[in-house]
Amino acid sequence: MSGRDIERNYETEREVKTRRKREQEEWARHGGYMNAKIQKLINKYDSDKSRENHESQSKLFENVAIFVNGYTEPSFDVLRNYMIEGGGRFEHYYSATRVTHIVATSLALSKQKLFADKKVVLPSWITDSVKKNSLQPYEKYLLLKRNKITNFFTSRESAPWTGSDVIDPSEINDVADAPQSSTFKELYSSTTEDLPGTTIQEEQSKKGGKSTALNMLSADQPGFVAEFYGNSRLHHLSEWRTQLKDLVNEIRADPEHRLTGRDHLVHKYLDSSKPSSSSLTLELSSHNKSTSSVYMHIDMDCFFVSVVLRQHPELKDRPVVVAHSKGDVPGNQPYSSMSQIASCNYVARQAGVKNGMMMGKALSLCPDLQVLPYDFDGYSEVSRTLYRTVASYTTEIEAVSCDELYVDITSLLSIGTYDQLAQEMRQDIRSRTGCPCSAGMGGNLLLARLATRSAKPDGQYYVSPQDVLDFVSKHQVNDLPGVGRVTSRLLEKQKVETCAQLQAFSLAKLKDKFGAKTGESLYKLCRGQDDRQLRPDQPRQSVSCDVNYGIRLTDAHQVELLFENIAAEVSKKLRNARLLSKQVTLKLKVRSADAPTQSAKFMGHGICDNMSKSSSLKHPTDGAVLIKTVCLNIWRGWNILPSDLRGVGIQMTKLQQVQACTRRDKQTDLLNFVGKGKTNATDISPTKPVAIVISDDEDDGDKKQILDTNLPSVTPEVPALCGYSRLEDVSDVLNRWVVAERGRLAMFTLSTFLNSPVDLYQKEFNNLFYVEKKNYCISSDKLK
DNA sequence: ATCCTCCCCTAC
DNA sequence: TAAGGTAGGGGAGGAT
Ligand SMILES: Nc1ccn([C@H]2C[C@H](O)[C@@H](COP(=O)(O)OP(=O)(O)OP(=O)(O)O)O2)c(=O)n1
Ligand SMILES: [Mg+2]
Ligand SMILES: [Mg+2]
Repeated sequence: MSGRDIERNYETEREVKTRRKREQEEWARHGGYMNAKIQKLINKYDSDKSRENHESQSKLFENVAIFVNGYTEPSFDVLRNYMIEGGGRFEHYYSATRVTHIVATSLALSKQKLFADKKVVLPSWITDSVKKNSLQPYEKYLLLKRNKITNFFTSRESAPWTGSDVIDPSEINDVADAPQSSTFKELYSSTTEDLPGTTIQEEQSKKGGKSTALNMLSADQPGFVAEFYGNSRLHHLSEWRTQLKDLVNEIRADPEHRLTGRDHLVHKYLDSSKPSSSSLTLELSSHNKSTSSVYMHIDMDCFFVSVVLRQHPELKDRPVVVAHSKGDVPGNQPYSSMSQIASCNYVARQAGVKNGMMMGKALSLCPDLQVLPYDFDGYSEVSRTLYRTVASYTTEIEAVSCDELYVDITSLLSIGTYDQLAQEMRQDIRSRTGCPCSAGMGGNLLLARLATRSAKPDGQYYVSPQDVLDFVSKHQVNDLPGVGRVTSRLLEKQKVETCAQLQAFSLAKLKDKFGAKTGESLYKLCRGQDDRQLRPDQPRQSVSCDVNYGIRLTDAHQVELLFENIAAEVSKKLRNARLLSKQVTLKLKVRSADAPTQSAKFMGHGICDNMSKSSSLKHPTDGAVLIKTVCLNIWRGWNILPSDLRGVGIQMTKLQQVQACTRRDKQTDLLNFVGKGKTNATDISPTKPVAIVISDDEDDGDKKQILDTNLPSVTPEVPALCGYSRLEDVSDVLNRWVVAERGRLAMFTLSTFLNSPVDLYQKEFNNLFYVEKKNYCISSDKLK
C-alpha cells in the first residue's frame, strides 16, 4: 500500500471557503485577547510594586530582583511573596538588565544557553535566606556550574512536591462552547482529500511579503524553517531525543557523577550499621554473571498534558488535550479542525480521544474537551530532570524519547525489591518534576515496554518469568513494538489480531510473508522473547532536516532559497555534532497529479508522491553551500513544477567524526587545491599566505566567510581552529592574525571554486577551518 | 553472499 | 486555519 493510499483514508474532504474577512476578525479577536493578557500581567506587577511600598520594613532582598523560570518548589507565588516581603523585586518577564538572579530547579537546554553567564540559583537560596533572615551567598546555590547542572542532584534535601499552586488561570483557552449537535458526518472516511478551486493558500504565500493577516512566512523567506521548527512538536520531539542521548553519554562519561539516588536506597534498605561496606561490595557482588538482566521502562503519563496541568490543577478531572488550535473560529464547520492533538489526559481517553488525533474528531467524541497550548520549554525541563533523576540511580540508561527511557536495573535489585525500586524512583521523579509517570519491569526490553502499558496511568508492573507467555498472549499484535498500522493490517487480513493467534504461525511462514528479519522478530516478540540489548551510546548514522509543511512556491528561484535554508539547517546540525558526511540524499514531496492544489490541512502537504535520490561526495563535508548545490543538481534532474512542491528533506549519511587536522595536512590540502584549481598558480608557494574566502556578491561586499588559510602565523593555533569552529570561539585568534597579515593575504572567492572541477570544489569544504558568521571583513591583495 | 540505492515502516 | 520531524530497521531488486 502506498503512502498516498494511506493518506486518502484519513485526509478529509473539505468544503472550500472564502473567509478572509472572518480571518481578519479572528486576528483582531486574538490580538484583543493577548492585549488583555498583557494588561493583566501589568496590573499584577503594579500591585506587587504597591505592596512593596507599603511593607517596606524588611531589607533582606534589597537590590535583588528575581525572575522565576519554570516549575519550582516552593512555587512561583510563594517565592514572589518572599521577595516582596523581603524588599526585593519580582519580575514577571526576564530582562537581563533588570533581573539580578534567575531562580530555577531545572532548565531547558535553550535556557541553559540563554542564561549561561547569569546567576541562576536554586529556590533554596531564597528560602534559606528567609529562614536565617540574612541574605545567603548565592554562589552556594548556583544551579549551573562549569556549564552543567550539578547542585540539585548532589543532595536529596529538596522537599517533596506539594503540587497545589495555581498561577494564572487566564491562560486557559475559552471553554466548552462546542456545538452540541451531532451532525458529524464521517469526515474521516472520505476518499477525495480536497476540493479544487480557490487558492487561498497560494495567495497567502505569494512571493515577497508576509502573507495575509496571519503573518505566516512564505517558504522561501529566511526565517521560514526556524519559525516552523519553533512550532513543530515533532521537530522538538526529535531534537530532544538526540539531546537526551547526548546527556546520557555525558553523564556516563563523567567521572564525577555520583549515584545519589542509589546511595539513598542503600542507606534506606540495607543495614546501615555497617555503612562502609555497603556500596562498594554491592557493586561487586551484583556482577553475578549467571543472572540475566532485568529492565525497567519508564514513561511519563500523558506527558505534554501533565506538564501544563501543573499550572492548571483545577482542570485535572476534566478532559484535557494539548494542541495548537481548537478550530472554534465562528463560521468554521464544527468538528472540522485538522489540528493534531499531541497528548490527551486519561479523562479524555475515556471518551475515545487519542494522541495524534485530529481536533475535529476529538471534539466530536468529547465536546467538553479543554484545549491547552504547548509549553515546549516546560517539556524540555521536565525531560532533563527525569533523566537526571534516573541517572542518580544508575547510568545504565537508554534514551528513547523526551518522556521515556529504558533502565538496566539488574544491579539495583540487590538493594531492594522490584516494587520498592519502582516506588522510590517514581516518587523521586514525581517530586522533582511535579508529573506522574509509570514503570514497567521484565526480563527483556519487550516485557518492560509492555508492562508499562499495563502499569499506566501512575502505576508500576512487573512481569515475572512464569507469567511471560500468559502476559504476552493477551496483547494485540498492534501492541508489539514495531508493529504499526500497515503490519497489523496485513496481519488482520490473515485473521490475526492477538499475539496468541500470531503464535500459531510458523517461523518459515512469517519469514516468507514479512522478510527474514521482520519475520523472525515477529515470531519471537509474540512469544515474549526479545534479544535486543540496551544500547546507550550508538553512534549516529544520519543527520537530516525535513520540512513538509507550509510549502507553496511559484518559481525556481524560491526553490533555491528554500533549499539554501534547509541546507543551512543540516549544516548547522552536522557542525553541532562535529560530523562530516560523504553522502547527500534529497527527499521531496510532490503533489500527486490528481490531487487538488489545496490540502485538507491548512498549508499541509496533502496527497503527494515521494521522491528521493542520493549523491555521493568525494570528500566528507558539512558545508551548507556544497550541500545546497548538490541538492539543486538533483532537483534540476527531475523537472518538477515549483508550484507542485510540498515537502523537502535533506539527509546526510556516511558520517565521520571531525578530526582536528594537522598543520601539515592542512597546508598540503590547501596548496594542492590552489595549485590544481587555479590556472595562474605560479604565485603559490608554501610561504605565500593564502586564505580561501566566500564573498557573496549579492550581499553587501563586506560579508565574507573564511574557509581556510595556511597563514604561518596561524598554524600553531590551527588545531584549535580547523575542522570546526565558530566565530565566537576563535575571534581573538582571528583578530590577531587578520590584523597582522593585513595586505599580504591572497584570496580566492567562491567563483574560483565554482569554476573548478567538481572534486576540487568538494575538497574545498573538506574538514578545514570554517568561520560560520558573516560580517567579517578582511582586506587583502587579490590573487591575479 | 554482500553491498548499494530507493524506498517503506515505526516510534515518540 | 496550522505548524505532517526525524532516526533507525529493514525489504526489494540490481550490481558486484
Ligand atoms: N502522536 C503523538 C504522540 C506523542 N506526542 C508527544 C506528546 C506526548 O505527550 C509525548 C509522549 O508520548 P507518549 O506516547 O508517551 O504519550 P503520552 O505521554 O502523552 O501518554 P501516555 O501516558 O500513554 O504515555 O510525545 C505527539 O506529539 N504526537
Ligand atoms: Mg508518555
Ligand atoms: Mg513515551
